[in-house]
Amino acid sequence: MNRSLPVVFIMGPTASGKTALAMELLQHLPAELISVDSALIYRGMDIGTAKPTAEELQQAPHHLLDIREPEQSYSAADFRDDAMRLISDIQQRGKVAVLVGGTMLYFKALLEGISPLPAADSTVRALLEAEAANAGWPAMHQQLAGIDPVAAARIHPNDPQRINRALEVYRLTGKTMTELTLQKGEPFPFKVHQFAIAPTDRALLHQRIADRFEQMLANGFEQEVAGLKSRQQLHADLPAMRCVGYRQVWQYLDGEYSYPEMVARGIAATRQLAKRQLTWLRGWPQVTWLKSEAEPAENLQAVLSSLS
RNA sequence: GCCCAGAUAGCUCAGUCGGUAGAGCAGCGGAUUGAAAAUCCGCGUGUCGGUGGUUCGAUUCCGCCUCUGGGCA
Repeated sequence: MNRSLPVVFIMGPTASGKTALAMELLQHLPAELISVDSALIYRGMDIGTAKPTAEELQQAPHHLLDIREPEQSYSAADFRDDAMRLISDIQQRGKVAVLVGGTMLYFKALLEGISPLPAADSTVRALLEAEAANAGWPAMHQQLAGIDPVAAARIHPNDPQRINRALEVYRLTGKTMTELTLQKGEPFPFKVHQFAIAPTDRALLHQRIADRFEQMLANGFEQEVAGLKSRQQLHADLPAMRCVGYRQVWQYLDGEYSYPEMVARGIAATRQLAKRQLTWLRGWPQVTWLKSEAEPAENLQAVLSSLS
Protein backbone atom coordinates (compact mmCIF):
# COMPACT_ATOMS: atom_id res chain seq x y z
CA MET A 1 0.00 0.00 0.00
CA ASN A 2 1.28 3.43 -0.95
CA ARG A 3 0.95 5.52 2.17
CA SER A 4 2.76 8.52 0.79
CA LEU A 5 -0.33 9.59 -1.13
CA PRO A 6 -2.22 12.24 0.77
CA VAL A 7 -5.88 12.16 1.72
CA VAL A 8 -7.96 15.32 1.47
CA PHE A 9 -10.87 16.24 3.73
CA ILE A 10 -13.39 18.82 2.61
CA MET A 11 -15.65 19.61 5.56
CA GLY A 12 -18.21 22.29 6.20
CA PRO A 13 -21.76 23.06 7.18
CA THR A 14 -24.67 22.21 4.93
CA ALA A 15 -25.13 24.54 1.94
CA SER A 16 -21.57 25.85 2.07
CA GLY A 17 -20.44 24.65 -1.34
CA LYS A 18 -18.50 21.49 -0.43
CA THR A 19 -19.74 19.46 -3.36
CA ALA A 20 -18.96 22.17 -5.90
CA LEU A 21 -15.41 22.46 -4.60
CA ALA A 22 -14.91 18.70 -4.61
CA MET A 23 -16.12 18.43 -8.19
CA GLU A 24 -13.85 21.25 -9.24
CA LEU A 25 -10.95 19.50 -7.55
CA LEU A 26 -11.63 16.34 -9.49
CA GLN A 27 -11.02 18.18 -12.76
CA HIS A 28 -7.49 19.02 -11.72
CA LEU A 29 -6.38 16.00 -9.76
CA PRO A 30 -6.35 12.24 -10.26
CA ALA A 31 -8.75 11.63 -7.40
CA GLU A 32 -11.90 9.84 -6.24
CA LEU A 33 -14.57 11.23 -3.96
CA ILE A 34 -15.89 9.60 -0.81
CA SER A 35 -19.04 11.07 0.69
CA VAL A 36 -18.97 11.64 4.45
CA ASP A 37 -22.65 12.13 5.02
CA SER A 38 -25.08 10.14 7.14
CA ALA A 39 -28.07 11.13 4.99
CA LEU A 40 -26.67 10.67 1.50
CA ILE A 41 -26.26 6.96 2.17
CA TYR A 42 -30.00 6.41 1.69
CA ARG A 43 -31.46 5.32 -1.60
CA GLY A 44 -34.55 7.24 -2.63
CA MET A 45 -33.67 10.25 -0.49
CA ASP A 46 -32.35 12.59 -3.13
CA ILE A 47 -34.09 15.95 -3.18
CA GLY A 48 -34.17 16.68 0.56
CA THR A 49 -30.58 15.59 1.09
CA ALA A 50 -29.33 17.80 -1.75
CA LYS A 51 -27.71 14.73 -3.22
CA PRO A 52 -25.63 15.50 -6.31
CA THR A 53 -27.69 15.03 -9.47
CA ALA A 54 -27.30 12.12 -11.86
CA GLU A 55 -25.37 14.35 -14.27
CA GLU A 56 -23.07 15.55 -11.51
CA LEU A 57 -22.46 11.99 -10.41
CA GLN A 58 -21.73 10.99 -13.97
CA GLN A 59 -18.97 13.58 -13.99
CA ALA A 60 -17.89 13.04 -10.39
CA PRO A 61 -18.81 9.68 -8.90
CA HIS A 62 -19.05 9.62 -5.09
CA HIS A 63 -18.46 6.54 -3.00
CA LEU A 64 -20.83 5.79 -0.11
CA LEU A 65 -23.91 7.22 -1.77
CA ASP A 66 -27.07 5.12 -1.95
CA ILE A 67 -25.62 2.27 0.07
CA ARG A 68 -28.63 1.72 2.38
CA GLU A 69 -32.41 1.57 2.26
CA PRO A 70 -34.09 4.12 4.55
CA GLU A 71 -35.13 1.40 6.98
CA GLN A 72 -31.57 0.13 7.38
CA SER A 73 -29.06 1.30 9.93
CA TYR A 74 -25.59 2.68 9.50
CA SER A 75 -23.08 3.95 12.02
CA ALA A 76 -19.87 5.84 12.52
CA ALA A 77 -18.12 2.48 12.86
CA ASP A 78 -19.64 1.23 9.60
CA PHE A 79 -18.48 4.41 7.96
CA ARG A 80 -14.98 4.01 9.31
CA ASP A 81 -14.70 0.47 7.94
CA ASP A 82 -16.08 1.50 4.56
CA ALA A 83 -13.94 4.59 4.27
CA MET A 84 -10.68 2.87 5.31
CA ARG A 85 -11.24 0.17 2.73
CA LEU A 86 -12.10 2.68 0.01
CA ILE A 87 -9.11 4.88 0.75
CA SER A 88 -6.79 1.89 0.36
CA ASP A 89 -8.46 0.91 -2.90
CA ILE A 90 -8.23 4.42 -4.28
CA GLN A 91 -4.58 4.73 -3.36
CA GLN A 92 -3.81 1.43 -5.01
CA ARG A 93 -5.19 2.94 -8.17
CA GLY A 94 -2.66 5.71 -7.67
CA LYS A 95 -5.27 8.33 -6.88
CA VAL A 96 -5.94 10.79 -4.12
CA ALA A 97 -8.91 10.05 -1.87
CA VAL A 98 -11.00 13.19 -1.33
CA LEU A 99 -13.50 12.89 1.52
CA VAL A 100 -16.32 15.42 1.31
CA GLY A 101 -19.14 15.91 3.73
CA GLY A 102 -20.65 17.38 6.84
CA THR A 103 -21.06 14.46 9.20
CA MET A 104 -18.39 15.50 11.64
CA LEU A 105 -18.62 12.46 13.90
CA TYR A 106 -17.64 10.34 10.91
CA PHE A 107 -14.58 12.48 10.25
CA LYS A 108 -13.68 12.22 13.92
CA ALA A 109 -14.09 8.45 13.91
CA LEU A 110 -11.69 8.33 11.00
CA LEU A 111 -9.10 10.62 12.53
CA GLU A 112 -9.10 9.21 16.05
CA GLY A 113 -10.48 5.74 15.52
CA ILE A 114 -13.02 4.28 17.87
CA SER A 115 -12.76 2.12 20.96
CA PRO A 116 -13.74 -1.54 20.69
CA LEU A 117 -17.37 -1.18 21.73
CA PRO A 118 -20.08 -3.63 20.74
CA ALA A 119 -22.25 -2.83 17.74
CA ALA A 120 -25.77 -1.59 18.34
CA ASP A 121 -28.25 -4.34 19.12
CA SER A 122 -31.83 -3.59 18.19
CA THR A 123 -33.20 -6.19 20.61
CA VAL A 124 -31.39 -4.73 23.62
CA ARG A 125 -32.32 -1.21 22.54
CA ALA A 126 -35.97 -2.10 22.28
CA LEU A 127 -35.81 -3.68 25.72
CA LEU A 128 -34.23 -0.58 27.21
CA GLU A 129 -36.75 1.66 25.46
CA ALA A 130 -39.56 -0.39 26.96
CA GLU A 131 -38.03 -0.16 30.43
CA ALA A 132 -37.62 3.57 30.02
CA ALA A 133 -41.20 4.00 28.85
CA ASN A 134 -42.19 2.36 32.08
CA ALA A 135 -39.72 3.76 34.60
CA GLY A 136 -38.72 7.03 32.92
CA TRP A 137 -35.29 8.12 31.73
CA PRO A 138 -34.24 9.63 35.07
CA ALA A 139 -34.60 6.14 36.57
CA MET A 140 -32.54 4.71 33.72
CA HIS A 141 -29.90 7.33 34.40
CA GLN A 142 -29.86 6.26 38.05
CA GLN A 143 -29.48 2.69 36.98
CA LEU A 144 -26.50 3.74 34.88
CA ALA A 145 -25.04 5.59 37.86
CA GLY A 146 -25.02 2.31 39.75
CA ILE A 147 -23.22 0.52 36.94
CA ASP A 148 -20.94 3.14 35.47
CA PRO A 149 -20.79 6.26 37.65
CA VAL A 150 -18.18 7.91 35.43
CA ALA A 151 -20.39 7.65 32.35
CA ALA A 152 -23.45 8.72 34.34
CA ALA A 153 -21.64 11.84 35.49
CA ARG A 154 -20.77 12.67 31.91
CA ILE A 155 -24.17 11.90 30.40
CA HIS A 156 -27.02 14.25 31.18
CA PRO A 157 -30.13 12.63 32.77
CA ASN A 158 -32.21 14.08 29.93
CA ASP A 159 -30.16 12.49 27.17
CA PRO A 160 -32.02 9.24 26.42
CA GLN A 161 -29.90 8.30 23.44
CA ARG A 162 -26.62 8.24 25.36
CA ILE A 163 -28.10 6.67 28.49
CA ASN A 164 -29.53 3.94 26.30
CA ARG A 165 -26.21 3.36 24.57
CA ALA A 166 -24.21 3.19 27.80
CA LEU A 167 -26.65 0.65 29.27
CA GLU A 168 -26.67 -1.28 26.01
CA VAL A 169 -22.89 -1.60 26.07
CA TYR A 170 -23.00 -2.97 29.60
CA ARG A 171 -25.77 -5.48 28.92
CA LEU A 172 -24.03 -6.70 25.80
CA THR A 173 -20.55 -7.13 27.25
CA GLY A 174 -20.83 -7.07 31.04
CA LYS A 175 -18.27 -4.28 30.91
CA THR A 176 -18.87 -0.59 31.33
CA MET A 177 -18.48 1.95 28.59
CA THR A 178 -15.91 3.73 30.71
CA GLU A 179 -13.83 0.57 30.98
CA LEU A 180 -14.08 -0.22 27.27
CA THR A 181 -13.22 3.28 26.11
CA LEU A 182 -9.95 3.10 28.02
CA GLN A 183 -8.67 1.40 24.93
CA LYS A 184 -8.45 4.14 22.33
CA GLY A 185 -9.07 3.68 18.66
CA GLU A 186 -6.50 3.43 15.87
CA PRO A 187 -5.45 6.88 14.68
CA PHE A 188 -5.74 7.69 10.98
CA PRO A 189 -2.72 6.12 9.25
CA PHE A 190 -2.67 8.46 6.24
CA LYS A 191 -1.27 11.90 5.68
CA VAL A 192 -4.26 14.20 5.59
CA HIS A 193 -4.92 17.74 4.37
CA GLN A 194 -8.01 19.16 6.01
CA PHE A 195 -10.15 21.97 4.66
CA ALA A 196 -13.29 23.56 6.01
CA ILE A 197 -15.48 25.74 3.84
CA ALA A 198 -18.15 28.13 5.11
CA PRO A 199 -19.48 31.61 4.43
CA THR A 200 -17.74 34.32 6.44
CA ASP A 201 -21.08 35.83 7.33
CA ARG A 202 -23.67 33.71 9.13
CA ALA A 203 -26.51 35.67 7.51
CA LEU A 204 -25.23 34.58 4.13
CA LEU A 205 -25.30 30.93 5.19
CA HIS A 206 -28.86 31.39 6.44
CA GLN A 207 -29.86 32.90 3.09
CA ARG A 208 -28.33 30.00 1.17
CA ILE A 209 -30.13 27.52 3.42
CA ALA A 210 -33.52 29.21 2.94
CA ASP A 211 -33.06 29.47 -0.83
CA ARG A 212 -32.04 25.86 -1.10
CA PHE A 213 -34.98 24.59 0.97
CA GLU A 214 -37.43 26.51 -1.23
CA GLN A 215 -35.71 25.05 -4.26
CA MET A 216 -36.05 21.52 -2.86
CA LEU A 217 -39.79 22.04 -2.46
CA ALA A 218 -40.02 23.39 -6.01
CA ASN A 219 -38.19 20.27 -7.16
CA GLY A 220 -40.76 17.92 -5.63
CA PHE A 221 -39.47 17.32 -2.11
CA GLU A 222 -42.99 16.96 -0.75
CA GLN A 223 -43.74 14.22 -3.28
CA GLU A 224 -40.50 12.46 -2.40
CA VAL A 225 -41.47 12.32 1.27
CA ALA A 226 -45.04 11.31 0.44
CA GLY A 227 -43.60 8.38 -1.51
CA LEU A 228 -41.42 7.31 1.41
CA LYS A 229 -44.33 7.73 3.80
CA SER A 230 -46.43 5.33 1.75
CA ARG A 231 -43.87 2.57 2.19
CA GLN A 232 -45.11 0.08 4.75
CA GLN A 233 -41.76 -0.51 6.46
CA LEU A 234 -40.93 3.18 6.96
CA HIS A 235 -41.98 5.18 9.99
CA ALA A 236 -41.23 8.53 11.57
CA ASP A 237 -38.83 7.16 14.22
CA LEU A 238 -36.31 5.80 11.74
CA PRO A 239 -33.00 7.68 11.67
CA ALA A 240 -33.54 8.30 7.95
CA MET A 241 -36.95 9.83 8.54
CA ARG A 242 -35.55 12.04 11.27
CA CYS A 243 -33.26 13.76 8.79
CA VAL A 244 -33.58 17.50 8.54
CA GLY A 245 -36.46 18.42 6.26
CA TYR A 246 -37.82 14.89 5.97
CA ARG A 247 -39.08 15.00 9.53
CA GLN A 248 -40.82 18.35 9.01
CA VAL A 249 -42.43 17.39 5.69
CA TRP A 250 -43.57 14.08 7.21
CA GLN A 251 -45.21 15.89 10.12
CA TYR A 252 -46.81 18.38 7.72
CA LEU A 253 -48.22 15.48 5.70
CA ASP A 254 -49.57 14.09 8.97
CA GLY A 255 -51.42 17.37 9.44
CA GLU A 256 -49.43 18.47 12.47
CA TYR A 257 -48.99 21.95 11.04
CA SER A 258 -49.55 24.14 7.99
CA TYR A 259 -47.46 24.36 4.86
CA PRO A 260 -45.89 27.75 5.72
CA GLU A 261 -45.03 26.47 9.17
CA MET A 262 -43.44 23.37 7.67
CA VAL A 263 -41.28 25.58 5.49
CA ALA A 264 -40.24 27.73 8.46
CA ARG A 265 -39.48 24.68 10.60
CA GLY A 266 -37.58 22.94 7.86
CA ILE A 267 -35.38 25.94 7.28
CA ALA A 268 -34.84 26.45 11.01
CA ALA A 269 -33.86 22.80 11.46
CA THR A 270 -31.32 23.18 8.67
CA ARG A 271 -29.86 26.30 10.25
CA GLN A 272 -29.54 24.42 13.55
CA LEU A 273 -27.78 21.58 11.80
CA ALA A 274 -25.35 24.03 10.22
CA LYS A 275 -24.66 25.58 13.63
CA ARG A 276 -23.83 22.19 15.15
CA GLN A 277 -21.53 21.45 12.25
CA LEU A 278 -19.78 24.76 12.81
CA THR A 279 -19.41 23.98 16.50
CA TRP A 280 -17.50 20.83 15.57
CA LEU A 281 -15.33 22.72 13.12
CA ARG A 282 -14.49 25.61 15.39
CA GLY A 283 -11.49 24.41 17.28
CA TRP A 284 -10.97 21.45 14.94
CA PRO A 285 -7.22 20.89 14.84
CA GLN A 286 -5.16 21.40 11.70
CA VAL A 287 -7.82 22.71 9.43
CA THR A 288 -7.44 25.30 6.68
CA TRP A 289 -10.46 27.55 6.26
CA LEU A 290 -11.91 28.46 2.90
CA LYS A 291 -14.67 30.96 2.19
CA SER A 292 -17.84 29.92 0.39
CA GLU A 293 -18.10 33.33 -1.22
CA ALA A 294 -14.52 33.27 -2.57
CA GLU A 295 -13.82 32.68 -6.25
CA PRO A 296 -13.91 28.94 -6.98
CA ALA A 297 -10.46 29.19 -8.55
CA GLU A 298 -9.09 30.69 -5.37
CA ASN A 299 -10.32 27.83 -3.18
CA LEU A 300 -9.20 25.29 -5.72
CA GLN A 301 -5.76 26.85 -5.73
CA ALA A 302 -5.56 26.73 -1.94
CA VAL A 303 -6.26 23.01 -1.94
CA LEU A 304 -3.95 22.19 -4.84
CA SER A 305 -1.03 24.16 -3.46
CA SER A 306 -1.24 22.40 -0.10
CA LEU A 307 -0.81 19.11 -1.92
CA SER A 308 2.28 20.06 -3.88
C1' G B 1 -67.16 58.38 10.26
C1' C B 2 -68.83 55.49 14.77
C1' C B 3 -68.37 51.16 18.18
C1' C B 4 -65.42 47.09 20.18
C1' A B 5 -60.79 44.51 20.88
C1' G B 6 -55.65 44.71 20.51
C1' A B 7 -50.51 47.18 20.41
C1' U B 8 -45.06 43.89 25.66
C1' A B 9 -38.24 40.11 23.12
C1' G B 10 -36.92 38.69 15.96
C1' C B 11 -42.23 35.83 16.02
C1' U B 12 -46.71 34.09 18.93
C1' C B 13 -48.34 35.52 23.44
C1' A B 14 -48.59 35.69 29.16
C1' G B 15 -48.15 39.18 33.12
C1' U B 16 -47.59 43.34 36.47
C1' C B 17 -54.67 44.24 42.21
C1' G B 18 -49.28 50.82 40.29
C1' G B 19 -42.81 49.47 42.68
C1' U B 20 -39.58 49.30 35.01
C1' A B 21 -41.44 42.06 33.07
C1' G B 22 -41.38 36.09 31.39
C1' A B 23 -42.83 31.56 28.52
C1' G B 24 -42.75 28.82 23.85
C1' C B 25 -40.53 29.21 19.15
C1' A B 26 -36.48 31.55 16.55
C1' G B 27 -31.42 33.08 17.42
C1' C B 28 -26.49 32.54 19.89
C1' G B 29 -22.75 29.46 22.56
C1' G B 30 -21.38 24.41 24.00
C1' A B 31 -21.19 18.90 24.33
C1' U B 32 -20.58 14.86 21.01
C1' U B 33 -17.08 6.93 20.83
C1' G B 34 -21.82 1.81 16.27
C1' A B 35 -29.00 6.63 15.76
C1' A B 36 -24.94 12.00 14.63
C1' A B 37 -29.10 15.71 9.23
C1' A B 38 -29.32 12.19 15.80
C1' U B 39 -29.47 13.38 21.02
C1' C B 40 -28.61 16.73 24.85
C1' C B 41 -26.94 21.21 27.86
C1' G B 42 -26.50 26.61 28.71
C1' C B 43 -27.83 31.86 27.44
C1' G B 44 -33.78 36.37 28.09
C1' U B 45 -32.56 44.84 28.75
C1' G B 46 -36.96 44.68 25.75
C1' U B 47 -37.83 53.31 24.54
C1' C B 48 -43.95 47.13 27.66
C1' G B 49 -47.00 51.90 20.31
C1' G B 50 -46.64 57.70 21.00
C1' U B 51 -47.93 61.73 24.04
C1' G B 52 -50.17 64.36 28.13
C1' G B 53 -52.47 63.63 33.08
C1' U B 54 -53.19 61.39 38.15
C1' U B 55 -49.30 59.57 41.59
C1' C B 56 -43.62 59.63 45.77
C1' G B 57 -43.49 56.27 41.50
C1' A B 58 -47.04 54.50 35.29
C1' U B 59 -45.58 49.29 30.99
C1' U B 60 -49.95 48.83 34.48
C1' C B 61 -55.13 53.77 35.92
C1' C B 62 -57.36 58.07 32.84
C1' G B 63 -57.42 61.39 28.26
C1' C B 64 -55.88 62.24 23.35
C1' C B 65 -53.14 60.51 19.00
C1' U B 66 -51.18 56.63 15.65
C1' C B 67 -51.43 51.76 13.79
C1' U B 68 -53.75 46.65 13.33
C1' G B 69 -57.94 43.31 13.50
C1' G B 70 -63.42 42.77 13.82
C1' G B 71 -68.30 44.97 13.64
C1' C B 72 -71.82 49.04 12.24
C1' A B 73 -72.60 52.62 8.59
